[in-house]
Amino acid sequence: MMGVTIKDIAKQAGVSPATVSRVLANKAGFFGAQTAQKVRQTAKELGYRKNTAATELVTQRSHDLAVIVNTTKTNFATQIIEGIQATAFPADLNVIILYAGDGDAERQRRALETVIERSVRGILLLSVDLAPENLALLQSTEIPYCFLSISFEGPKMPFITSDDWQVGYQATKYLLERGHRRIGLAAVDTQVSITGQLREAGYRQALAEAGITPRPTWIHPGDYSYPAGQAAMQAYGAHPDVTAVLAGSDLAGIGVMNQARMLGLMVPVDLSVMSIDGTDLCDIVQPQLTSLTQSFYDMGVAGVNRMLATETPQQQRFTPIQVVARDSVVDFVART
Amino acid sequence: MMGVTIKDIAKQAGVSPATVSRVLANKAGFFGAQTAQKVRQTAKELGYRKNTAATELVTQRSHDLAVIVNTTKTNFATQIIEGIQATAFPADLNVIILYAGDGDAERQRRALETVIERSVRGILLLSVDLAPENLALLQSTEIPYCFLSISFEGPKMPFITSDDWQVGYQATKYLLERGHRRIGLAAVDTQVSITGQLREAGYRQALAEAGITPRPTWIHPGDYSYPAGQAAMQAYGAHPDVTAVLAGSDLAGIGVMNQARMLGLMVPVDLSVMSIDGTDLCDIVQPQLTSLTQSFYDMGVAGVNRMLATETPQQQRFTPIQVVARDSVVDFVART
DNA sequence: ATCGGTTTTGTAAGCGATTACTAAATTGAA
DNA sequence: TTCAATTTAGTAATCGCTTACAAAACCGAT
Repeated sequence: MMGVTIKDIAKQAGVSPATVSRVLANKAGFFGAQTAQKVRQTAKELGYRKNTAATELVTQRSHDLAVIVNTTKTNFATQIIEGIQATAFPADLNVIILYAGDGDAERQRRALETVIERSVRGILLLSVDLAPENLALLQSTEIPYCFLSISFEGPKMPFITSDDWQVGYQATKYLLERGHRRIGLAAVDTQVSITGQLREAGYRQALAEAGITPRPTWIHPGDYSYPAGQAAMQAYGAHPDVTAVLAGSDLAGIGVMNQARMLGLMVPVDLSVMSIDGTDLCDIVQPQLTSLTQSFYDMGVAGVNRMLATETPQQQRFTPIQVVARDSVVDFVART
Repeated sequence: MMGVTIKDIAKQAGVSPATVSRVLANKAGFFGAQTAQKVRQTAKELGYRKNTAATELVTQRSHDLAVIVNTTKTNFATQIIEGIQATAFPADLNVIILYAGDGDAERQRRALETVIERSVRGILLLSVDLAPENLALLQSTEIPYCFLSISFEGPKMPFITSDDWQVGYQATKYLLERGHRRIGLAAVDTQVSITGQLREAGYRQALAEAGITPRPTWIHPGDYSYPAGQAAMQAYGAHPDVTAVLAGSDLAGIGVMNQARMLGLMVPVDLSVMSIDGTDLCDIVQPQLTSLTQSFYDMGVAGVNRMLATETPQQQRFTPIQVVARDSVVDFVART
């Protein structure tokens, strides 16, 4: 049952356990060349496997970086994770990913406790909206953490995300520049999440600067999902009061487009659709979705770098956004 | 820096560390009610956090189930993971997910070593094609493991997946039943992977039973990706020799459809397209993709159950497949 | 030969929990 | 009241590794 320990290697190689430990941990300058050779040799022969639990117990430090993702449904998470992987790997950090059920506080707690009790090196939370008690739990530890792709009011929470006000503002601005004046906002959570509120505020500001006051029917809040996009479009109806719709996510944008088709509307001829996110999905749907693209990969990179940094840099940081024009938005032309 | 230990609690509560351990680990029947009360109380007051490393060191057992995924790109992985989560959670197993770069043996090794050195309870590998040395590494441990959504020749490797021969056979059969006789096979890896070879064999058998011998141009191998689907369709050309195409994955199927559109072909009027997998993607594209749908969620469930089982059940198991008709396949009607 | 300095190695004390073993306290029956 | 059985609690060893400290071993220079 039990495996090979450094003592076994020590005995076999005729050295002390301390020496074995030093060689295997590569504490350069603390052992001779031929000793190292012999130790490594016997370690391999014996099929030695380090016991991480023992190491972490004594060093009080792990080489693991934990990533907690809210749900498997967020498709941009993979891009962030790729950025995380690419940055963590060379830094000799192992990335472990845990899913916390969407709004499930119990699962959040389990995921958090799992990584906290392991004393991971850092915790990155991908658009996780933590329940208050779980936030307290997270903050009660010494473990550095950073939220990704989600923002908070006030200066105390560390996060890296897009400037959501700018997201709403720039996207709306783009649609205005294309001649649209009656612009819808769909499947954005304007009720509870700060993200959604900021996006709506940016949207309203852009409209205001163009001298436009959005009618209540233009805004159909939702949870960024595909059904939310469908529902919003269903509400706009077959003769929408808007000529363009800004959707809260790519999936929501696709929901809007498909529902529009169901209603007999051609995108982009009868209705322009723009989505927020800019994931691969935009390229594979027809027509290809024009998007306000976020820098998800960069978020992952920046998140890991923050965990790596010894002194804490600025608490909050924004990653770039840009409009990527594809085929779902066209210049508005008045119908006769 | 350092945290609260059971000794601190013991001192504070006026009991021995052993008692604290028993209470906190809920070793029922080994402590009095009021003692338990007091211990739990002080543990909470002191903000105690269990040290998993210490526990695992002495118990030689972890509560973690490791899932190793080949790449972030496989979109069906999320379904499997959901099945895993749903089954592991009630069984008091924590699921940790690690990505191993697609074909990158080095990253595979890192991921494997990470979980092996932690003595996780079990390892589930999602369509990971392990390099030989890494397979040896995996097998050199006592840790139970099981491959998901990938198969192997011979009876020695434990896996749970769809019967890939049936996948090819059933899908092709379905297209034959819809009147098609010239059927393409696209973006399936018929070169190196056993999965692809089985699918092709099933495809050929179904055709053979209908008295058809596929022409070489009908089969365009690929890596199941979107570009592979595009490339295959590009090769079929604007006047394809086939009336229906079976694509290796949903993304590949979408690639086929989009490329067909580029070539001026209408799906499904000019060409029927069927994909293998049946993920959410099928429902959000236009036209909705008819698919040979796999039971990914069930694979996850079955995988966890196998890790949970004490006595090893059958090594290899197939999960159900079914044809889900949507809009991308229509009955073949000869053109005039 | 002696000495300070550098490498290299060994000894032993933990890290924080679990648990076998022992012992005290409590209980109930005779 | 006494004794055996049962609960409840304590003592101390242990898991496998790291590392402070001490001690050889080796070096050239005096």
